[in-house]
Order: sequence, then structure tokens, then C-alpha cells
Amino acid sequence: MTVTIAEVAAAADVSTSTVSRCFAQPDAVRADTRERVLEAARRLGYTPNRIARSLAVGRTRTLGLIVPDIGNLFFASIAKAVQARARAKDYAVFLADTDEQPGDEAELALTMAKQVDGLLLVAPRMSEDELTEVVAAAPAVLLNRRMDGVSSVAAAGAEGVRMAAEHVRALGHRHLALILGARNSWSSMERSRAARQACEELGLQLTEFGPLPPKFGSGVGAADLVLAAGPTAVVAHNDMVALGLISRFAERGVRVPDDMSVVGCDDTLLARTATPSLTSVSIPLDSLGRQAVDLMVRTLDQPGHRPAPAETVLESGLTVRRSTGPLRTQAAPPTATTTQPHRS
Amino acid sequence: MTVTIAEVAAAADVSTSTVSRCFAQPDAVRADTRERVLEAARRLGYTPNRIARSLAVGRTRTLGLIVPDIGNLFFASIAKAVQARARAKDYAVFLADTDEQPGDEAELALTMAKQVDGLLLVAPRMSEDELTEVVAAAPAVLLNRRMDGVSSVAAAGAEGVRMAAEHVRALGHRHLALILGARNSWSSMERSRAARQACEELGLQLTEFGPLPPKFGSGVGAADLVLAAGPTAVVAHNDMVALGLISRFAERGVRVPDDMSVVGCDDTLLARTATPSLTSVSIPLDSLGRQAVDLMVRTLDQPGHRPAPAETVLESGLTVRRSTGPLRTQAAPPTATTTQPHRS
DNA sequence: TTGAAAGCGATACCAA
DNA sequence: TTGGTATCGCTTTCAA
Repeated sequence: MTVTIAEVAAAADVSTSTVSRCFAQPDAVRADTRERVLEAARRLGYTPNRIARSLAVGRTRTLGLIVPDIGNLFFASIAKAVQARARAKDYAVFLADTDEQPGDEAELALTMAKQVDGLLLVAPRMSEDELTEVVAAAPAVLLNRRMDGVSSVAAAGAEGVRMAAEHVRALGHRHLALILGARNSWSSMERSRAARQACEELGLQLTEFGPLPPKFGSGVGAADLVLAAGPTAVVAHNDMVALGLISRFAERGVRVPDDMSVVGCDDTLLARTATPSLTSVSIPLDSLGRQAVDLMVRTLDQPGHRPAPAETVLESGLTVRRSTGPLRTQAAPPTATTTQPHRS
Repeated sequence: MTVTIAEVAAAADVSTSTVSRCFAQPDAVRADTRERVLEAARRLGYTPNRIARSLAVGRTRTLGLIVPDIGNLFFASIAKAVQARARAKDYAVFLADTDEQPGDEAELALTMAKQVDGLLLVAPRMSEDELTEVVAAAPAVLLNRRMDGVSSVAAAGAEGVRMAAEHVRALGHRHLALILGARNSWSSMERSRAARQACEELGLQLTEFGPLPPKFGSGVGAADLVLAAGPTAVVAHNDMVALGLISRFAERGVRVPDDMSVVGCDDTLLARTATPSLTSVSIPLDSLGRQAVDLMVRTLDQPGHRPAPAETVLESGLTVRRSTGPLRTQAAPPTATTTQPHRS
């Protein structure tokens, strides 16, 4: 049924070692021998058994990707990029979805660690202790999160928030709301910090809401609070939350963008397919995924595979993709005079 | 570094066979011996090496999942369910995204076939010839598609279309547009067939558009054609296309749902997060994924693993999830009198 | 109930 | 440049 290296060896009248070499280091075999072997292999339809190879070499050429929710476009986009890049480098990808249960995350990662060469972790809410444990179990790269001593690839979230703040400032707004993401979310905390600084510098009043789970419903719920507090612009933790806000605003008769500016984060399909489309901070997720794989593979393919110095890649290609489609008027036209208010 | 079965055996003063048995068939070992072995295993932190086990037993406890685009919520939802169910059954999942390139699909599947126990294929556009070849390479289950002699789990798309047609009929519409999906898409063809029959029976005039790639842009493009042709209701191939339609309708000043009814398919997050939310034919994707895994595992865990009779599961729990949120008036209120027009 | 030993399919070291 | 063979870690007869 399945043709092994031994059969090829027999057919080509060489030893199994030689056949193996023909695939691993072709140069170490004389040309005509190699020819003969490859021909036999082709004729017999031989393909190396990756499992057997893995057992022998101790590496699986498999990467483990752990995400909180593959049904979330943010993570799905990353997964897509990771998968594509990994395949290009001849690595297979194990996918694990933790279903947003931070408790199981570490355990799952630990289990997976034994089956793969490296772990790609998108785990915004895993504790640093757990993370430390996981990282000890296998080479790992953190996505969209940073931690000392661990390789990571993250978007410059601070930059994104600042851009969003500048955007709403340019539209003439003075009071900005920020909807935070999940409690303990690394990127959410990062954004909160960045928002405070940006608003201070831009002379914007800032009101924060949350932390809240990054879901549509959270936006729906937060909308009324925002309305009560008085901001005229909102930056939401992600696009789903932003759409939740918009939905509730519509119910309350608050028109977007006429009465209220809403800015999402991540610029997923959700933002692009809304009518009118949602202004959103665009994060190059595919680039994030690609770079994570590259970093991982670089570590793995290093000959002296031990040192593995932690390396951090900060992706900075963030942009604000502005709403398109049938807009109505903007709330407050930008003033031509430059003012520099300052608030405690 | 890594603790093996031999070390456990030594520590518990038994043979490796016994240790192995303790995990594989605990009943075949005397209680106190088992106790001693498990204790030693725990103390040493032993966990069986899955690779080695795979090599020995010839099975990997890994499933391969092939999807056209994991960045598409439809497939992501399936992937999520598959992943969860597989893990529950102690199977790992290899994910492969073909990036909507039907050409590479078969090759990828063939490659994957050698590393997994079974293949879960979401490949609406793969040719039947290729499919036949793939299916010969490994046990396979088709998702959302049916083919003779191959196990599959599919949604009753016909049922969904009929429900959509009944829905718009109930709203008083007389002329329905159907936006077809990708050329060669199995489910698209299925829906077209179902739409014709349903419209005939319901006395609705039907105009079909497409085939078109199932993307937002296709909806945008089709909107003008629909407007020109006169239907007052549209059933789109999926939610993305539906949102594209709505986007363009808005630009053209056509109000949804006042002037035009739009029904999506799949009821993804996209439909739910739109404002107002999009009426969509809801397909229980998680159930599809779950059943596919169950079917696969049932086949795999069959002792006399050869026969594997093709089995088809037709998921019929489709529903129409109606738009919620700030609606405006409906176009044509349903008439109280029952009419039964008939058109050739 | 337990153990010895032969694989599973490839790799890689050491000789030739 | 090639071949023999031990090895990777576990499973699974077959005997004891």
C-alpha cells in the first residue's frame, strides 16, 4: 500500500541511506546514482513519511497556532496569513481555538507544545505566569502582545490610537470616548495608555468605558453610557464593538456620523462591509502573521538552535481607513483657527 | 530532557510493554502494578510521545481541514466547530487555507492526506474528478456539498432558499432576484434549482444574476443590474454579497428595506452586526462542523476500518433570521387576499 | 498478568 | 561516494 524507502532502495539497487540522502542532501550523492534513485522513487510513487522522519530527527515541521476565537475576523485574518506563510516554508499548522476561555489556554498550549516545533500564540489574556510556563515548553512567538524575554510580533497599538485621536480632532471633536476591551487584555491596556497621552497632547477630553468583552453586545450596552457622558466621538476596542455602538445609536435616534463619530479598530471586513463603511484603524494583520512565522522559522532553522534570543518585531504600518459610501454631513466642521486647550 | 516510556518502566520496575498497556488498555494490567506505573509516570512527568505512537500504530489522530478562505466567516465558523469537536474527541486539526485558488486545492489535499487520518473538505469548487482522486487518498468527509459515494454533511440549501422565497412573498413581493455564487459552486447551483422551483410554486417572478464571486464587490456590482431589471426583493448568495447590494442601493438612493428587500445567506456575524441587521437564511454551521467530525471519527474508529460506507447527513435546521433594529416601513404590506398568479 | 523482541519508516554516524 | 546499523519512542504479537 504505502511505499517505503526500503522498496525504493531495492528498486534502485542501493542502500536506504543513499535514498535518504538523495532527498536530504542531494549533493552528497553521485549524479547518476541520484538519477537512478529518483527515477525509482517516481516510478514507485514514493513520498517520504513525515511521521517517521519526525521521530528520527526530533522535529515535526509543524507549527501550533493558538487563537482565542477563529470566528473573530481579527484572529481569522492572522490565521490566514500564518497558514499561508507556514506552508510556503513547508510547515504545517495545527490550529487550536480556545473559545475565549483563558483558563484552558495554557493547558492547551502545553499539550500542543509537545507536538510541534514552535508555538504561535495569540493570547491577549493569558497571565504572564502561564505564558512563562508555556514559553519554557516550546519555542514561542507572541502575536499582538509583548513580554520581556519572549519573541513577539505586535502592532503599534499606541500609534493607532493616536491616529484615531488625531482623526476625530481634525473633525472638530473635543470630547472622545474610548471603549476598552476585555479585562486583562494586553492590547486594551496599551491603547488606554496611548489614548490618555494622545488626548492630553491634542487637548481632547477623554472618557473611558469598560473593560468590556470585545463583542457586538458590548457596544450596544456602552452606547447609552456614552450618550449620557457627552462625548461626540468614540473609538471602540474593535469593529464589532463599534458596530454595536452604531446599532444602539440608531435605535436612540442618534445619527452616525452626523451626531456622533465612531471609529473602529482592526479594519476587518465588518468595517468595510458596513453601510456606510466604518472608519477604522487598519492593522496589517497579514503582515503580523507573516512576520510571526518568519521569526519562528528563523529561530527554528538556526543551526545552533539553543540561544534563540528573544526578538520583538513592532509592526507600524497602521493607518486610518476612512468611511466611504453615502455619508451625511459631519458634526462639527474643523475650525480653521488652531486652539490648544489644556485640561487637567 | 524528554522522559520516555523506558524510564518510567525502569522507575516502576516493569517492562515497557506494561507501561504502554497502562495507557492503552488499563484493564489488562493488575491494579497495583498499574498504580505503581502511573505513579512513576506522574512523578517523572511522562507523557506519551504522539509521534512515536503514530509511527507504531499507523494513525496520527489528526484531521485535516481544508477551507477556501478562513478569513470568510462562513468557513471560519465551520472551522471553529470542527476544531472544538475534534479536540473533544482527542484529535488535532491541521488547517489548510487554499485562498480561493481551486487549482491548488486538490494538490494540497493530496499532500495533507498523507499526514492525517482523515480529511474534512470544504471545497465547493473542486471538480468531481479531483475530488474523486482526493477521496481515494484518505478517508474524507465533504462539507456543504454532496457527491455520490462520498460521505458528506450538507445544509439543506434548497430548504433555505424556499424559506427566503416564502419570506419575501409574505412581505408582498412579486418579483425576486437571486444572486448566484461562484461559477461551479455546488451550493450555488443547488440554490438556483431550488429558487426556480420555489418561485414557480409561489407565483413569484424570478430573475437570476451571476454567477459571481461571493464577495462584497459582487453585490455592489449586481445592485445596478437588479435595479434595472425590476425585482423588489433580492436573495443574495451570502451575507457579504447582500451587504454589497445594500451599500450600492444606498448610494443610488434606494432605501432598504423600504424600497427593496434584501435577504442574505449564512447569517454570519456580518448580517447580525449590520444596522439595521440583515435578514438572512441562518445555517447551523456549528452543527455542520460537529457532524462532520462525528462522521469522520465514527468511520475512523470503526474496528474493521475498511468498508466505510459513504454516509450523508443533511442538516435541515435552517431558519430565516429576520432583521432587527431600527426598521423603517415595509415596501408592500402583505395582501390579505390569497392570490395564486402563475407565470411561464 | 507480564516480558522479550520485532517492527513502524526514516535518519545519521561510522566504516569501508 | 556508499552501505551497515543503531536509533527515535511506542505498540503489539507471542511466550512465559
